[in-house]
Amino acid sequence: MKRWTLEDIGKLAGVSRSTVSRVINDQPHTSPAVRQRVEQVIRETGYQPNSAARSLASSQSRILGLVMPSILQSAFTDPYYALIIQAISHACNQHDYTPSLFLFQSADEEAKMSQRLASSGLIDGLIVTADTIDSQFVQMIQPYAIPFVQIGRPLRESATCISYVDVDNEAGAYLAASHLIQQGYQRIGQLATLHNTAGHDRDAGFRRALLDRGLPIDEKLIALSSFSEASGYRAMQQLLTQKPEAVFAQSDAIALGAIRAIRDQDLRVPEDIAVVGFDDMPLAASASPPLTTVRQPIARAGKLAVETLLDIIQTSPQPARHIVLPVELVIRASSGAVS
Amino acid sequence: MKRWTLEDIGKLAGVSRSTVSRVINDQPHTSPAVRQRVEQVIRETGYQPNSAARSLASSQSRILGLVMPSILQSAFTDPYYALIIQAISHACNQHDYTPSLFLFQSADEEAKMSQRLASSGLIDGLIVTADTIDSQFVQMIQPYAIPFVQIGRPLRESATCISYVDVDNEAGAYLAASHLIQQGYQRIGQLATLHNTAGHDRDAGFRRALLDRGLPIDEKLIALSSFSEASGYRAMQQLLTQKPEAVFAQSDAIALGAIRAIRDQDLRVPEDIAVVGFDDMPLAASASPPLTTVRQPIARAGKLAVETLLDIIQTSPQPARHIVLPVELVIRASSGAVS
DNA sequence: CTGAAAGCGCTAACAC
DNA sequence: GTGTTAGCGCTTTCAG
Repeated sequence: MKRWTLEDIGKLAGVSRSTVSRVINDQPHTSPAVRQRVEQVIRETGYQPNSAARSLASSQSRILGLVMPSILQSAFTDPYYALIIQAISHACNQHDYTPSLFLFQSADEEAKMSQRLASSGLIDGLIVTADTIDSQFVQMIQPYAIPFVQIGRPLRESATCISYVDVDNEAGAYLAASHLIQQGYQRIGQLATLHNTAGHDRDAGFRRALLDRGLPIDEKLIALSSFSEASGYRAMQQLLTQKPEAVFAQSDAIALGAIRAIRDQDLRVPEDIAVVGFDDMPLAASASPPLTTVRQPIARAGKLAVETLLDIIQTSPQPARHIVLPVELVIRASSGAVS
Repeated sequence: MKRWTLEDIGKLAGVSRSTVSRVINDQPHTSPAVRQRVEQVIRETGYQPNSAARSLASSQSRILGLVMPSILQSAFTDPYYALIIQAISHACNQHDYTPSLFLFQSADEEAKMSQRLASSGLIDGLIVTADTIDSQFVQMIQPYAIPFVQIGRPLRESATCISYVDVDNEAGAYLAASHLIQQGYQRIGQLATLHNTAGHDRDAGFRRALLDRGLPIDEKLIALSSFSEASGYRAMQQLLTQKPEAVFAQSDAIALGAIRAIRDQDLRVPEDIAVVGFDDMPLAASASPPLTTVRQPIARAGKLAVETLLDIIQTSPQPARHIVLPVELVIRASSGAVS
């Protein structure tokens, strides 16, 4: 398979290199006849434009970077990441962009790469996940002019000037807690993660729900966890000593861990303790018992992140785009509302 | 932040563009004094070579493609993918390569992209996961000269001429089944997936273990599943009608589903039914009960895939490299061997 | 509507 | 050991 060039194709079609370029880039100013002839030759030869040459000449790589700063091994195995990656990949495919992956295992790696990422021209824009609250990554790339969007709300300090796509974590947690309150539960615990802004927002929603219904907030009923099943299990074990009647877990993985902890104590869900999760992962519907949870539109968030980024790249970075997607409560058996 | 070029840096350091290039590419033939001066300027300016120009001139992009053909949403959320992606990303980072992601949701997308991937020069090499047995992807890219390695054994027809990194699935399954037999179990079931060669090899190992110990192979004790928890649950429900004493599940996700199915029938693991999994995912150790499983070195496989690919790129594609990594049985409570 | 020509920023062969 | 020079394959004015 020969590596064809524009020049080759032009020669075969009896036109100049520029004309072929115009055809490929769907520019106007080419007669239909010529266009057809060129397209024919392209099809026959299987010609593919060289992307390095294209990038160099146009200073556009059509590559998007997907950055996950200082990621923890445990967190990354959460299906959330698989789903967001899949959605981003799919959106990139549709728009003829290539997604590249930048997972950093340490702050060092993060620092070393951020400069490269931002100024080698390899990448047209970045999608950054707000994995942990203390990542410096966004601050490091801001001085560079590279377009980026964050998935998840940035810290308040910078939230106004950063474009982001988020889901309404606060409202979701409010919904979840309110649902439990409506079932008549009074001692409602929370398995909380304060590692990122999503955790903070869910915590805020949880508290607001209790306050709105006049329930006291008992800090002893809030146990800290990471975003993993194992950590949910441990946190629930701890919470069990406080005898909660119901629990809001800040993620489905945590909820699954909690259910396991509850059952390992020979208690039943929801009869002895009701559980609500957050995410509506594929696992949630088929769990035992099926999990009541807050569905967040992960696929939509990924797609919108890509499209927002492309919009920023193609138009202008100003003003910062802020998108907050609605969530919805999915009621299943684990919260005691379904027999 | 100005976009510096080699020429700029040369001017600032009082040398020519070529000298700067030599310094950057760590070539010999530069005096230490000059080298230092140049490095100094590079540091001060924060100069980053333009990657498009580099690729064009050197015809090397330093980008590796990570291809997952026709992936199923359900399969991709298996932590296996997160771990292999993480390992590949890490190895790429270490070798100064960038990993790009190509997930295909359909055979169409696969076909459309394969040509681009193979002949646009975007990518120096490909790592292909053997997700399903019927993917045509490898056959489509073989005519092109692009270097690639597969993770997981290819089909027999093509196994000799394709480079791959695999784990010893057959031996692992043999180990797992033998372990159950040694515990004295006779009616040993299997939750099998025949979607890829890993499934086939595990099935073969399972059967060989039974045959070696003179146990009959009862096809009714083999239930088909996909690589997901939910599907393991369903397959186990079915298998329960056959009253097995022990079960070998072809993955940890399947095993977890199986355990859930067993417990939902008010049976206990391992007292009523022993379970062994495959993978040793992070979840396995902290499951209830902790899961006996076959540990496969996913991180090593990912790292080796990258390094093998780089070796092929830098030296020659011939001969095809075949790497099969050993696995190990990790005995925990679920198989009844630990009290 | 089409072609000629000038780069994009770098590498690498070749001279000095 | 260092500089000069000729491309890499494309996009993009600018003429015609």
